[in-house]
Amino acid sequence: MTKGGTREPMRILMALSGGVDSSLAAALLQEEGHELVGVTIRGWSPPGFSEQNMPKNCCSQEAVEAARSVSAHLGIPFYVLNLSAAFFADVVQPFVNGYMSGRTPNPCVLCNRFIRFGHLYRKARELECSAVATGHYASVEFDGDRYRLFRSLDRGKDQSYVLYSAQQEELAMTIYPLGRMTKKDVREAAVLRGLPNATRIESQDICFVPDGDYAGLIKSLSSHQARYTPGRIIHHDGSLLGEHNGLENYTIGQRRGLGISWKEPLYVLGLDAGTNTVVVGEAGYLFSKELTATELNWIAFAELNEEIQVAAKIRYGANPEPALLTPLVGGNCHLLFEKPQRAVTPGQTVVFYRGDELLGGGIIV
RNA sequence: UGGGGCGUAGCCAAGGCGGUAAGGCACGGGACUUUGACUCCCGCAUUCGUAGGUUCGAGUCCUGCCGCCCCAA
Repeated sequence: MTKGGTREPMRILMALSGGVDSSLAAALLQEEGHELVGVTIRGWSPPGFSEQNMPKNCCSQEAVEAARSVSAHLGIPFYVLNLSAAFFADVVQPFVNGYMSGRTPNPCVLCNRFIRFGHLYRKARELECSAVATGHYASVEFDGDRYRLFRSLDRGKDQSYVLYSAQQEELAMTIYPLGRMTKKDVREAAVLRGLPNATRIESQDICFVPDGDYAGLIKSLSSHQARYTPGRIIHHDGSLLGEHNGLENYTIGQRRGLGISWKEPLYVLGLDAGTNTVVVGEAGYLFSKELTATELNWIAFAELNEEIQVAAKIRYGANPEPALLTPLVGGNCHLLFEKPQRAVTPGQTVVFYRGDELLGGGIIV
């Protein structure tokens, strides 16, 4: 994608979720004169739930129908890509394993990395599309050497965080039509065009957890030994405070669900899978200034080989905070923040920005 | 069974002079959110161990009983 968005007409695989964003993205690209192929990914539904009764608005039958109706509205071909097996193997399974190990994975990041960038892009090539477009709020620019990723203009909706795993080959064929629009713009533009789902509801929780009970799903999917494993809840000073019903119910920084009444609220400070222990403490103990990241991917450059100053984002909803990023031998890197950060959580994704550019990112150790 | 203290929601805990039950934690619900969280908002004792009494009115005063705790034995 070059600046300004003027592109030669081409054949584009348009990823449709059924929501307003991707629908409008499709409409905009069509207006630019491109040939679109609408595709909706069918993910994975837990036992007992089919696409028909998945209540969430992503991956549900209703979402597929919404995507289909948008395609019909635009007069473009529409396909459902069933990636159920891959989704289970690449997203659900690692998600479950992560929790059972005391980490807190971000399934949306995994989905983008393996399902979207992986399988969807492969499908695009099969369908002889020269580009893939989605409704993500982010933008890609080519500087003559590398494809670079930027935050969206609408800071509040920016989704560059979940895209950090993109490879150059993938970015080279990526189009994000909404990168310079605000959510408000999108809604208005969708209404203006009479898109069938212009007012469709926003957001959801984890798409493959139909009832919001992610811990219940983990229990049902994990091995026998791992199920229903109560353990101790201890205060950071070592005293025993209570019992938990399994590590999968907790994450760093979590307050609710501990069932311990104390002088002040207690938060989860740490999860020790080895001893099956939850460590809790007062809010002040949640802050730390450094972390190590692994599974790094760089977008702005091929390799990090010097210390650089960045703004690092610890979790999806966090603000990027100033930090010094240092490469470590072995390929990991170390982050030293200027100010202590609340609840640095192993398993979560950390992403590095310089201004509006996403340099790269990794997983917190 | 000599002396002293206490008993308010699941937990902790305010409630001098009697005037019609603070607050915190926990819990439940909602909002927010393409992750888990955090945060925010709302809710949460017709009732103060129990039985009587005084009073227009008692968690607050008086008496009995029950249950805890401490000191002295």
